[in-house]
Amino acid sequence: MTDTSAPRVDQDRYDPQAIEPPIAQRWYDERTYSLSPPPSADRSGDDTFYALTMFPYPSGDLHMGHAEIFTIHDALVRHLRMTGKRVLNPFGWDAFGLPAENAARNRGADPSRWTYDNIEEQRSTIVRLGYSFDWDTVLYTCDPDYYRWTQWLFLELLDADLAYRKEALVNWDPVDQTVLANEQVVDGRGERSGAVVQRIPRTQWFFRITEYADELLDDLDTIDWPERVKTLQRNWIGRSEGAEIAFPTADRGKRGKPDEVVVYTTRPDTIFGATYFVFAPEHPLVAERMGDDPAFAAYLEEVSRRSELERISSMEDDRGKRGFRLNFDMVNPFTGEDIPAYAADYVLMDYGTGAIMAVPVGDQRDFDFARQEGLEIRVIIRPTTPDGELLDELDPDTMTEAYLGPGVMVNSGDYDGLPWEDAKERIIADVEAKGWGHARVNFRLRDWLISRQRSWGPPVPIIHCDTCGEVPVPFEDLPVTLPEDLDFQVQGSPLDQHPTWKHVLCPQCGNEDATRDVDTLDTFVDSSWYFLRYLSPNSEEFAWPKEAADAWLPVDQYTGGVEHAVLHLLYSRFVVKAMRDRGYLSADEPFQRLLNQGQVVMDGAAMSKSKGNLVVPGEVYDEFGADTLRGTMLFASAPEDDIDWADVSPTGMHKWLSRVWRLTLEHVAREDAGDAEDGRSVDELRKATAAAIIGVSEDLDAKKYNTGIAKLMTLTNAVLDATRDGSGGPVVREALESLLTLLAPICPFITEELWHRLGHEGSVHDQPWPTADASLLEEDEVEIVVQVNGKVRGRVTVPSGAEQAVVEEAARADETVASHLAGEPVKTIFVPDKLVNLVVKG
RNA sequence: GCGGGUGUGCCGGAACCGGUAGACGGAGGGGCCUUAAAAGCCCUGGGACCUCGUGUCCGUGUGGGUUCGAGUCCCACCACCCGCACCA
Repeated sequence: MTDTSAPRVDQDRYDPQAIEPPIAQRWYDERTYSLSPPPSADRSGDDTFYALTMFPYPSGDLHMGHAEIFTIHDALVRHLRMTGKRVLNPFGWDAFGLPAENAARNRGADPSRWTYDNIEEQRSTIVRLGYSFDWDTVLYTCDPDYYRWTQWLFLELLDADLAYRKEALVNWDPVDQTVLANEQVVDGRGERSGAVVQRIPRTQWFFRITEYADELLDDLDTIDWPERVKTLQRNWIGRSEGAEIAFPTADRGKRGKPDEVVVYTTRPDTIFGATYFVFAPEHPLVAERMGDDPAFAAYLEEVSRRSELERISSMEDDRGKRGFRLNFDMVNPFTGEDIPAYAADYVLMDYGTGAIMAVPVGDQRDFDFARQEGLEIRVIIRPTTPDGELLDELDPDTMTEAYLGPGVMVNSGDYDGLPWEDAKERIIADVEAKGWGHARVNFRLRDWLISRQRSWGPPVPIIHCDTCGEVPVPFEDLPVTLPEDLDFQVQGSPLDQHPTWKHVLCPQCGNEDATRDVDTLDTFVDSSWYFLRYLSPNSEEFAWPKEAADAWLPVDQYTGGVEHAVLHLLYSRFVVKAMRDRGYLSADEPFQRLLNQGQVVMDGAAMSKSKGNLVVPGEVYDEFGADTLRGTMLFASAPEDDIDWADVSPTGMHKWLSRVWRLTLEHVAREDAGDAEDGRSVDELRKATAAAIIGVSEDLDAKKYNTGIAKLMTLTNAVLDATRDGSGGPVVREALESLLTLLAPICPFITEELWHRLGHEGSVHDQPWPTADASLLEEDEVEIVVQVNGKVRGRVTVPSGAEQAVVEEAARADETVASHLAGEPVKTIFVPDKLVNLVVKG
């Protein structure tokens, strides 16, 4: 390790601007924190640790949120290294995406140039802040060497029948001019642009993530993630259990016999209460039956207009259900009765089967609609308590809402008297026996739409040929690269409008009229597998080596923002499972443990340039240094809690670091002067050092950096007390060295510098994590709390390990205690070395 | 409506298995040093009361409960934050 002598303006003063940059630059230039041997060759097992942060999107310089993620992450990584782990700590950029394209369109920038310029800016900030990433494994998703393998991933999924193309009603974002996945639509708006999305039919590529719906749900129980995120994913996957049941039409259809319409229901037990039937307005049978009935056409028109308006006005109230009485009836297979058929906008074409049996008594929406249309509300359940005790019967005339609670069946033929759960089971069994349908699990999760009408992304590696259809680009021809001369000023997709790019020969038949797929893959495809590429970022033979994937996956600790709870995190889980089933790796999950760091806000509100409350990392390290920035963030709160920058004090952190600086230099000066004697308070300091080592170790293991720092401050105060008492010998040195090694993961620069000032050659970051003898903490005497009837009335000091009788006697000798002891205690609680509680009658 | 989470001094936050509530820091107040300032250092720091003490009472969102003892466990509620929501 080379010397870190920095230019020193003032020898005595803590000047982070002088000491930090040279050290930072050296760590970067010398690749100090690169893993050697590289991860692809390392299968050592036990002492390895894969630490990952969500890689940033390079849309400008880093913001405080990035600084927080990386600071938490870096403290973890540096600490783990000092405890002897071999840590894979890679970095990269999620470098494809719309902002680059927008810069190109609005300012004529070259998206690649724009992206790499931003990356350089971010890289220099990251280096400046002392984050110990492995710069040998760095990757960029917009690099053809990377997206070649993104395209390979697509072809693998295609081969596995997990990628397919279909026409569907998709979300069109009119501002970003592209389709979006369901996950990217929030409250009917594009999550990026905020524009109200339109539902349009379009032929697009999808990943069959629903194939893994069950596993994605069940395996949430096996990973150590915040409950919040797991809940979000559970909600998103939205599993429900029920049955599909076929209802015949009451008349004959086109084919000369009754048509059958399948409904999905989670409450088959309520089928005797199904008094009408509802189709989604767009249901094909409705179109077939209604033909071009002008009234119905008008209704359809109104519905389509209305649903858009509803999305805009956040659909809270005014949810009157627009219905249309169709020109036919359905038959309830269980009662044999004809029931009227409606179209209504509260039934959605793309959930379940697009048609429902309506049970007003047991479903609020059906109830509302029945009241509105004057339809029969038939009571088929008698409410009970959860324990099965009978409650009052329901009265259809006076009910004001549907009954959703437990009960026993009534008016339900053979099923009368059964508790509803039993009835559900029996009815499903009977439905299956009669061939009317079957049990069925349904998911809210839809397949992942991956086509984007954008041009700064990996092209979909498909060639469309009139004779051969959709032809995958042969592996040897990957990557399908983007042309460098795209014109971003054109209307529509620049890739599509490029004069030559899309025209190719069909790889199968040589047809000259074949064209490339002009869409690109969703950026979330790029990021769904980058943690695998880190294992061999430069390999041209494979996306990742299986042996390395088996050695390093799942990622031991993943740190990043909660905003990716259902997007990136769900997609990555899907990709890992799919690749596992293709034999490319063995892990079931990508990320074993997830930490969602809190947000950095200002006065309770998100920071933004427009609000004028923006603080950027650069300002903070320019004024106080990177160590202060890092320390401030970690000391402010637990990693998962938000930090309000208005509430924290970089000044306080800087003051403390200055004190550490001064104490260390003063000690060095004392040693140099040959004046290094320990004084009478060294025992206290020795204890304080041991306590800090033990306490900080525990705190860092538990990622409680805030309390760890508090303990280091306490140790600093103990050093100060000792030196004021005249100490300046080996015990003080030991205390300072312990302080620096314990602080090293949090504030890497000042500790490195002071470590050298104390005369050490190597890096403090290569020091083993300190340990202490816990017996040092044992006291000869302990203070015991004395309670009377549970209230603290005094404290006594006794030899540690004192017997109850001794403690009790000492306690009763205390005046205040005695004054509260009216008579003999009826009971005494004794906790050795801690507390005695005398209970008297009262 | 459903699900998840959070409520502790002026502020950020501590508090192992139920055992001294408020560690550590910030802001504030007082002092030392200094011609002055900065820096540094020291003291103080939940509220109320009085007999001014090694004093009493109150105090961890609210109300109950369990316990010798509850911020911590149980029940009910309130407030706020986040997510989902016409999902059959």
